[in-house]
Amino acid sequence: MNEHVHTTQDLTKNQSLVMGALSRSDGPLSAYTILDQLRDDGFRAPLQVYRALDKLVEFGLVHRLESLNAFVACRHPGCDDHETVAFMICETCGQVNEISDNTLAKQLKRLATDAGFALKKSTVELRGICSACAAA
Amino acid sequence: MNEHVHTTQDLTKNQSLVMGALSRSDGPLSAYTILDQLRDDGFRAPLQVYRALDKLVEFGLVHRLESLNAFVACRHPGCDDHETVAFMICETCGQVNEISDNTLAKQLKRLATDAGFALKKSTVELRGICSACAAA
DNA sequence: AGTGTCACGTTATTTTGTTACACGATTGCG
DNA sequence: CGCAATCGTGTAACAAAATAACGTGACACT
Ligand SMILES: [Zn+2]
Ligand SMILES: [Zn+2]
Ligand SMILES: [Zn+2]
Ligand SMILES: [Zn+2]
Repeated sequence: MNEHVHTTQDLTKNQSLVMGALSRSDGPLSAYTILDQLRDDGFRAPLQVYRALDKLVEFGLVHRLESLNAFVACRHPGCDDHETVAFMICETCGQVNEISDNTLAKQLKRLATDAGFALKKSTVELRGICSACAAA
Repeated sequence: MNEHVHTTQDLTKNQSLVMGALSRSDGPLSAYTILDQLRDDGFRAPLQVYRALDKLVEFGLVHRLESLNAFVACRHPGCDDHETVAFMICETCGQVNEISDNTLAKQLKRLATDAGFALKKSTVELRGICSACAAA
């Protein structure tokens, strides 16, 4: 009856197109890069991208990387704690690694609770050099 | 001999002005808000603000809030680990609380190390409702 | 004088994100 | 059926955030 889990089936045309662009990419994409990629599909204005992105983020299919002003497809869609996820961003190759560490999530929750802070969403973005780039 | 700790004494005129604006404010300020506040002091272009901000961040006197595109004066300048600090941002009143939790810092370092990731800087920004706003 | 460095100033441009308004499809009623 | 409410969409204009490009003056060191 109630269907809260959004799969690629539920998505509207524009949402599917944006989701497709993000899925195809091996790294994060800016809204305007997505727009450029979807010109041939009829996209003409930034708002079309941003509206789709808003929904996709809401559905838990996409994450926004605040420190990059960019977006990535979620690595493990369908899981619950999509508001408490961490990212490792390589400053050399641009690769993004999404990690879902339960200990970290709990720690952040505790930190917030201790301060009487009602936590809604946590942004954790680690910048550095990935193992592959360090080896090279 | 070696003096790496930057106080308000070392700052150039522009840096002092920007630092002053941030210190006066009780919340985060965007670069353009700072620019507007400093028009009477001779500021005319965004770049003047951004250059000062870059230095102030470098000196550890100011933090950038990635999820807000804004800047805050550091709460405890002079301390070491300015690359590993967390912020609680109230979505109601806009107040920002800077917290320096050692356990969290260690945890993030460990998380990175485990992935062979050379951590340079960590961004932790918690969004929610502060205790004051929750009470009201 | 010659060189390098650093802060500064100005203009223009790029990148990122939003506001405002209108249209069409769908759903849920009365 | 008729009608309102909702939602996704399309377009244009705009605002906000950040950078590029170029040049000036001050200072230190040689
Ligand atoms: Zn995810
Ligand atoms: Zn890498
Ligand atoms: Zn600080
Ligand atoms: Zn508050």
